[in-house]
Amino acid sequence: MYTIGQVAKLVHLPISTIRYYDKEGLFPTLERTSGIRKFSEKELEALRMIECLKKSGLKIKEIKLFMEWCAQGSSTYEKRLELFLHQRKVVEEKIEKLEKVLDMIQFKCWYYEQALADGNEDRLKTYTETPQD
Amino acid sequence: MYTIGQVAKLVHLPISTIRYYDKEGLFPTLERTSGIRKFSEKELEALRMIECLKKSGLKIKEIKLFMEWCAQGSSTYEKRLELFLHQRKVVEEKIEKLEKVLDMIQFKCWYYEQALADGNEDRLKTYTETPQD
DNA sequence: ATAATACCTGAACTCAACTTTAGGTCAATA
DNA sequence: TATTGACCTAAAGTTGAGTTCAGGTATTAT
Repeated sequence: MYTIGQVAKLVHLPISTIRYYDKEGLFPTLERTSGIRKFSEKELEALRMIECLKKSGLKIKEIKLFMEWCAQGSSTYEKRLELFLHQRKVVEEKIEKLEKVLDMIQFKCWYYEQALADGNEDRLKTYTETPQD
Repeated sequence: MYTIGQVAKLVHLPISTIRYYDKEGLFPTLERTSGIRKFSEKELEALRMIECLKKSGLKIKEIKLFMEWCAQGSSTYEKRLELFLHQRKVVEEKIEKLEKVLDMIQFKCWYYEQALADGNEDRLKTYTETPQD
């Protein structure tokens, strides 16, 4: 069992953020003793999932739903599976988009290396100009 | 030359967003005739770069700086190159992180497929439990 | 002539995800 | 005994990126 301060150090998050997550309902089974939160392995695991799901693009409210499904037991396995199947697609698409962004950035790196060497963009502009006539 | 409405359709953005970008200084050389914005190829190109730079993680204010450098000419090639070299790293790291997220999600897909087949997580829990004793 | 469009502005509003503030409890230490 | 430190709350504030609103102009269609 951990206090909020210990958890904050373990997961490298500000205490205020963990309290905020709790207020938003991200730890539906969190226990307290005389007002003080008592975090278990379960909540640490939840915090790891929260980071992952956030990066995958889910909003806090959507993560809350997932955490509630987890608390509801085996009746929600299907929903949870569907969520992950969906997020898999989302993340795959995110990566694809970022790879296109990276291509564009690579090109710009090359472009400005040339521009810097040439002292101008005259030669380069022929690559990017809109086709005429 | 295009009006704001034409540009909105071309780049699939709401007019309000394009006005907002203009207010934030993202088109430093945009021209107007009697108050009405006149967009050229230059601004269309800028809008494409904005999308790319946004996805790479830059804030509007940072993009504004870049657009100003572009307007300043050859004296800023080095700054621009440094920006892209930096963003290249940022995007590469973003992709790496998303790949880890994807791994986690793949595992969860497998996990819930098993849980669904088993009807419980009893067998699975042995994979995720914290080492004891 | 009037009404529908497409443009314009400044200011207020929204949303998500936090963070900060102000005030309070409780246990241990100087 | 008093103050320090770790916890608590509710409520207000912040940031970023827009969106919406209320009101105005100018041109075109009925």
